[in-house]
Amino acid sequence: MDYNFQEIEKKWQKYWSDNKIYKASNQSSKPKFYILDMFPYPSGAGLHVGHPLGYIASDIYARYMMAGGYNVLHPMGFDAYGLPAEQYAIQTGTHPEVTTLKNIERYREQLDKIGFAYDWDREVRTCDPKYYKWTQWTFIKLFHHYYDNNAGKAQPVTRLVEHFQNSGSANIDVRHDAHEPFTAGQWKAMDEQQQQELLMHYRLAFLSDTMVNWCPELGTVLANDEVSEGFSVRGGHPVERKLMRQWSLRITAYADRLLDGLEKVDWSESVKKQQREWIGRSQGASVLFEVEDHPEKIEVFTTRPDTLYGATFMVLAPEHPIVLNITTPQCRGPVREYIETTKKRSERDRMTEVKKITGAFTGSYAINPLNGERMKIYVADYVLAGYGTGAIMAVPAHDSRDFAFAKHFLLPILQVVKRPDEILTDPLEWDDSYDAKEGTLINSGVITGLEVAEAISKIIDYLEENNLGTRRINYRLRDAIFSRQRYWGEPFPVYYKNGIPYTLSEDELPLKLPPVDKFLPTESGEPPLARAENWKTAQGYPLETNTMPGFAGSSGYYLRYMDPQNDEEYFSKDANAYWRNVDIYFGGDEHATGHLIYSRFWNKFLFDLGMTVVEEPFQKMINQGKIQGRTSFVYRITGKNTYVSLGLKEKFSVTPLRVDIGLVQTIAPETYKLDIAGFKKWRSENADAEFILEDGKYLCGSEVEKMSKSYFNSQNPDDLIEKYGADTFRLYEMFLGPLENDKPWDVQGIEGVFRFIRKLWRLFHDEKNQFSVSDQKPEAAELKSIHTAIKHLHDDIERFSFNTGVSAFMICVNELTELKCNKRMVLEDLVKLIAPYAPHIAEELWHQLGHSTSVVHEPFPKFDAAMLREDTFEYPVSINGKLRFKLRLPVDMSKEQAGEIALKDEAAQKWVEGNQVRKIIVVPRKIINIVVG
RNA sequence: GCCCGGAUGGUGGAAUUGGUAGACACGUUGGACUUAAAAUCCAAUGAACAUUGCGUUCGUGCGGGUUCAAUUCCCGCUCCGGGUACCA
Repeated sequence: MDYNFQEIEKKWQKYWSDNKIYKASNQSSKPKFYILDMFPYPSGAGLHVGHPLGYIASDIYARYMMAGGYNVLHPMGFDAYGLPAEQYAIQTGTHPEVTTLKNIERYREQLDKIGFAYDWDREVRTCDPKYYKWTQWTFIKLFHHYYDNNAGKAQPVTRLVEHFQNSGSANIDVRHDAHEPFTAGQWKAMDEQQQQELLMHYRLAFLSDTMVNWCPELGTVLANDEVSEGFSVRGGHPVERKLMRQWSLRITAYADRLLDGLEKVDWSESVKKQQREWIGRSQGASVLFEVEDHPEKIEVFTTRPDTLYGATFMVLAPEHPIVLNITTPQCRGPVREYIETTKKRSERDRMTEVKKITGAFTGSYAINPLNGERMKIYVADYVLAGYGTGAIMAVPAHDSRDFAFAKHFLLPILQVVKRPDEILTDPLEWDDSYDAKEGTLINSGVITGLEVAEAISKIIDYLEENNLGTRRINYRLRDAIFSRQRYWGEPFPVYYKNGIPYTLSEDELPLKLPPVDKFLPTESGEPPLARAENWKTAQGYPLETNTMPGFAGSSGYYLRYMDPQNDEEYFSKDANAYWRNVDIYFGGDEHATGHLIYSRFWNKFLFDLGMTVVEEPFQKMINQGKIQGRTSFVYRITGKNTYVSLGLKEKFSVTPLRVDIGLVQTIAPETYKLDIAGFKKWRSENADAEFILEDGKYLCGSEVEKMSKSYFNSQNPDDLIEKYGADTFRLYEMFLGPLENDKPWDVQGIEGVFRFIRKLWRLFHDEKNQFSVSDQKPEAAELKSIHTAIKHLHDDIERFSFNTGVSAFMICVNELTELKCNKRMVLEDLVKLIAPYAPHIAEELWHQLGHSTSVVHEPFPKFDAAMLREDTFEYPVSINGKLRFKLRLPVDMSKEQAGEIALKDEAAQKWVEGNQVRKIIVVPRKIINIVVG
């Protein structure tokens, strides 16, 4: 074999590793550049071809920046806590650590084979006590801080205690859960437990009874972003709502800063938008309504206080605490029944039955504070307990849901906003409500005649002046539930004394995950850690048995890379001052509402502590697309062990079954043939299967789905690297198409890239595979070719267009081959150019060229525009915008002259004849267009 | 429902600022080399019409528009993918 990639790649991988070529130093005179990949969860299936897509892109960029003279930090690690290893442990008894370490080892091997420029000395693993010590440490800090709205940052709880001692709960603007106000005297009179309970309403990491997403199948609570449409994102198990005492992080305190920070980062609009919507800030007013014959008042949140005069009834969420208090005896039966049925309805049912209008009248009336009108109070589950106050004022004329509800229950509808040219009609006759925020107020007392925007601000002033309500901002974002009833996660550095949680002291960290006999909850339903022997402090106080969620460890890993071996600190001030934040983060946009929000919160908190110097952790982000798998299907005739080929399946009643794509061969585009012998061997029950063929073949159906081991459609890179080498594999992944696009994986085409790389090799070698370059001065054509490539590659990398980069190489190598170019001056530039994409072959050729140092540190070739200068340009000449012929003209020719020559051309005359020439447009170096008619 | 992407040959895709649509590959077909195969190389390859050649017409999801010129800008639609979902 001429180009022996196996030998070459092994050789240079060893060289890089032995010589620590990719080591990043925390001291350097060079400018820093921090480039980060989202670290993987090492699953049992190993790396599949989707993982390296972003890694290869970031690796190319990292190498390009190294060549550009930057001190590049390009680390990798493992997000090692996760459900799959624990589920496996439950099934087999294998400790999740054993599984995880094995998987990490396999991932590492696979990553190494691709030739990444990682500084492995900085590797972090979230399950390593040296690492999770700092996850626990941050939790302790969160516990001992509260959020001061005035200072706009987190402050130590000790400050808060001081304030309580001096002034009680008054005169302080801090983020907290609702509680009864108290005076300094009352505070001092409280016992330890009462004080601690109050402080819990302020801490940034706090314990509370909250409605959580409980997943019985996984035996744990999940965060909102871990649930999708009523099912767990991992595993797809049903999730229910449950009231539980859980740790949460008060991320809502940072809602505004999380929103504002988005203005400062260079991320895709779609991810920013997803985060904005997830945070869901809305401005409006909170309004207090009296209840007839009851002492209670009901607070509602509305973004449309201008429509207050049009509020004709009120709706409470079934979970609203006041519901049963105000329900009259006559209505108690139906209301109770309604609450019961809504409780039984699963999240799933609620979602699918959105259009169904249900509710029950409580028998009580609220009083509209502006006009004194009586408003029926209903209970209905279209009002959510978790948003706003769990109660709404219903304005059926201007809210479509209220409108539908009013129609259904025959409630009054009163119009209060009029469109500009609207002729007023009876709202009871309307088909839809008028929801838009445009128009003039009518029937609205003090705000009648005003435009909506004006009316909103005026009515809030009015409400505030009369103590009827206040201006208010509301968020959709919930505090992040931080407890998991699982084994495989970070233990909380928390113990309980008389039921009150206290944190361990910092010198007791890390609190290591204890051994347990089984990875299951206890018989009494406590989390697995309750099984651990001696799970208590030295003083005998019981330790917390919950563990932290998956996002705990990943929220600050990028900081630890800056100073990964530090045993004294999370990371040193110096290290952080040097690396600051991540300059470019490569990863999937599916983390928009999870990891990417949590990390930003985590970083902002550490910023408040003065530990990080930049508030936003990830300056720029590139979201690579997902690589989807092509799943193959076979069709089994129902009830028989007979499989029918794709084209004939309509004639039978069949069940489609996924089949391993390793058993399927692409014989033509979109045509897939089953390897019947292999299929019979694949699973024992297939051994005596029968087949109904078409044209002597069994054809499979196919569908594009996410790549997953359970769909039998995942492709791992190992086989391809074995067959073609890592450089070809890297180039091919990039050649597939634009990085950000989702795309189905297809190996058709890798041959072309492999051919290219061998062609590159042959530029440097003769027919006998002898290295052969000439020191002669290159020809103009050769220089033009290489400089075209230099310019292209530079521009392509700058705009993260790696697929066009690969074709630029192909064009250049094709041209140089054509020119039979083996000039050192040209080829050296070519090697440096391709080194980020195909580092192994580049390093080999570089050394063959006689160099003894790595090509990695060679500067990227400089583009010289003079090399591309041409004296003439072949103008496309069009007549009336249609290309008719081409004409080579000197580039410095005047427009007039060029136009004239083009017009006189024989080919032009054919079209011009008998017509009048109206106009000649000449765009230098672009086009000539002759307009006739 | 709402929001965001996208739609270009048989396939993946290119066209960076409105200026030669289909670069670069794959696949297919034909040919060279070879005992043969692999590998390699050469040629053709958007469609239709015309083929004796020069060619001609159409063509970037659909329908309009702006312009000397539109894959690119504007208006209206269709389909596909993704996100989100009673958020008051």
